[in-house]
Amino acid sequence: MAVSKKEEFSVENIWLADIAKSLSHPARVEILKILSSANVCMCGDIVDLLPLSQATVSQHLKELKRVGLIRGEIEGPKVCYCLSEKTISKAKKEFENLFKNVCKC
Amino acid sequence: MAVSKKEEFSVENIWLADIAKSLSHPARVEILKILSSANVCMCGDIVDLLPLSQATVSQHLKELKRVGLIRGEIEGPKVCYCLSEKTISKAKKEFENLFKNVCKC
DNA sequence: TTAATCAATCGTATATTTACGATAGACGAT
DNA sequence: ATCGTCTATCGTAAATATACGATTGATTAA
Repeated sequence: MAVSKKEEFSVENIWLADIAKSLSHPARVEILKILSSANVCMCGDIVDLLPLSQATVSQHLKELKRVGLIRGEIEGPKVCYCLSEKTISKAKKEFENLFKNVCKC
Repeated sequence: MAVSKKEEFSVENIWLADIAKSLSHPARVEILKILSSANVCMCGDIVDLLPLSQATVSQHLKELKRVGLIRGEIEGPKVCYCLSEKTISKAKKEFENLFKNVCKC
């Protein structure tokens, strides 16, 4: 049991659920907010701003990269992370659509 | 190990991550879409529309209720589920805010 | 070359999620 | 009262997620 049935849903719903999953930990929400507002993008700086170990932060960054919400570019010995505009705007649109209507019952 | 550190983040980020978690399964995204678009709200009808057992659907409905995205009202022997306008609109606002800016690097 | 720094990955322990059969409880109809 | 219907919950197995120390690999500086 516990064989996943996620693949039996539509690609749109699978995609949106996957984006939601990548946002389902406060550390990852925080990382997105850091990248969108602060002048911070270096991996090490992000680690310093979170109450988590380097290994754990790296794992969270990997999850955000997996779904394409962020990209990482190597800059010498460091890595600079950026929000990926394309995925962000698609996510924005899809969430807007999800929350568009409220039912009439 | 694996002691959760979620509580060390801000209440706003914890809240948004929790909403995202409740949307992190395609069945739950689908349930929201069913409730917002179709003339369907009875629990049994939702079960019929999903490729999951009654027990599993009930569990997914419980998760959506937990975060307040839906409410369930008993109607005789059945239960009618509705989107909860208040939570939906707060979620909408918070996601909009999260996706507002794209960084400048 | 050697040393230092930075970030990804490995290994691993624990916690949580997902899925469903079985059961229980609530209600309406007979 | 009994039966059938509907939904929540229990119990449980398997899969995933979370967290971190230790290690690896890559790059810069000396």
